[in-house]
Amino acid sequence: MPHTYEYPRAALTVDCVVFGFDEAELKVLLIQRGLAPFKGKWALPGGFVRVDETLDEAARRELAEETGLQNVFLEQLYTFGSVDRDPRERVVSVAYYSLVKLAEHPAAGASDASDAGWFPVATPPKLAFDHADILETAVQRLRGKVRYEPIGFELLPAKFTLSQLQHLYEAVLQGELDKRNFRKKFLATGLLVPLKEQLRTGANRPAQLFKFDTKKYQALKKRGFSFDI
Amino acid sequence: MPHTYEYPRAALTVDCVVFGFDEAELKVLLIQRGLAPFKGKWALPGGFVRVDETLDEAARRELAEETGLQNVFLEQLYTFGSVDRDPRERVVSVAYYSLVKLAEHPAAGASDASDAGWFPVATPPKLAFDHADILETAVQRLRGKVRYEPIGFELLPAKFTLSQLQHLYEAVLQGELDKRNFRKKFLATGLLVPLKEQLRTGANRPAQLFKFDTKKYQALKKRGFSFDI
DNA sequence: TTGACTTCGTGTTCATAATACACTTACAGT
DNA sequence: ACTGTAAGTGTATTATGAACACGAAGTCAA
Repeated sequence: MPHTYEYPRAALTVDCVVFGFDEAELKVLLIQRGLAPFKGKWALPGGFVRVDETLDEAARRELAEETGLQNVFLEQLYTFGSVDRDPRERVVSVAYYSLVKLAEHPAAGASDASDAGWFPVATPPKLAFDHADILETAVQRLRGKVRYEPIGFELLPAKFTLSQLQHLYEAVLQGELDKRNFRKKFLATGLLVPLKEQLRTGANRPAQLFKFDTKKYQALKKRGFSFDI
Repeated sequence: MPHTYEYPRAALTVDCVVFGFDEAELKVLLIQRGLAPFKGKWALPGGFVRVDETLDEAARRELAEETGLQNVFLEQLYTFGSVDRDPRERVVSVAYYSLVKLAEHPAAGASDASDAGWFPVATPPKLAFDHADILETAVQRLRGKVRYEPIGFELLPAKFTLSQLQHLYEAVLQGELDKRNFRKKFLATGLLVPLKEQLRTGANRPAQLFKFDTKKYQALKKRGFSFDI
């Protein structure tokens, strides 16, 4: 059933940059395109926005369809509207970025996409369309955001050690951090709850496990809370 | 000449939040709608994106057509995609915000819009569509941005006094700032160039005029420059 | 069981930046 | 020359960020 308009219209899509962290480096979830254009190339998960769904809904739907991910942190990033970013026709894409706990989502492929996989953000494969630009924009946004909002917890398991948290920050911010200062500052926020468990990882002293105090953070945020790592 | 597609498509628009500063408070430029829906209501300048122009180009074009503004600071804000934000049909709008020197643009109305005017950001009139949401989002963005990038200079005349600059920051951040500390910090950045002129404003001591050192700022920004007022 | 190895965990000092705070100066008008 | 108004200026205190080294707890192998 065709649809007709007085003026030509751009197609509208959403694309999602899904970040994960694997204890050592920051990764991004890509899918291999099953259809032309760029068939066989790696790309960000995404697809067309339906007229009866919001942009957020479209992003969540595509994420679920193409990667199986649900109930994840998802936030609008930027809208990309170069005239020639899609070789077929004019396509404007609203990009989102998402943070997921990598351990819980090893790399499930799904229907639309022939395959999916995690790639290092630092050395991604060649990407379809302008997805390299989108990825770069998302990385910059993540770097900015992680400094004043504790979104890093979305990337870690529910129980984590201070070393894991520090390694995450070092991966995102690309630099070494002083262990004592890092722990001091983070513990001072009062957002880390020490658990009665420890994590044994081999021939060394076991590490204290913590969880993130989400409720306390929500309360602090409402009062206008500043955070700076 | 009609255009037909296999699936229904949303219309795509841009809307611009244009900020100005009049020595006392922050203002926003609105136009009175000449056409339904919301005919006669105040709204943000904006309009439909053409298929052969980028989003930035569309924003600049609409700004020029509806307000006469050209060569202004303009940056993408957020994309609004609620299903019912336009009563006619599905319309997705990419919002931009702009900073202009109010003195140079007293309030020129133009073709599409029956009238244009500056309104206090704190007490705007009832706005068409979801433009109140867009305005609110833009104000929050401006507040965030002004703290770590010296974008305030886009709102001031080329020559300004430190008091004017401080009043601008006070208006944006909604709070009083200490005069000595403010001057100390800002002068310490080295981004203010004292001129050989003074500004006489009445029965009091004249104020030193400054200009902003754009080139020095660009250079500092490239090197990764942090700024915090 | 002892020694080697690895990661965890902890305090203090110093330098820098943020804050609080009050009076004099220059001008216009009467 | 007196008054009113906004501009301009310095110091002392406090809080924050940065630098820095070693003992503790565990595993493994000789």
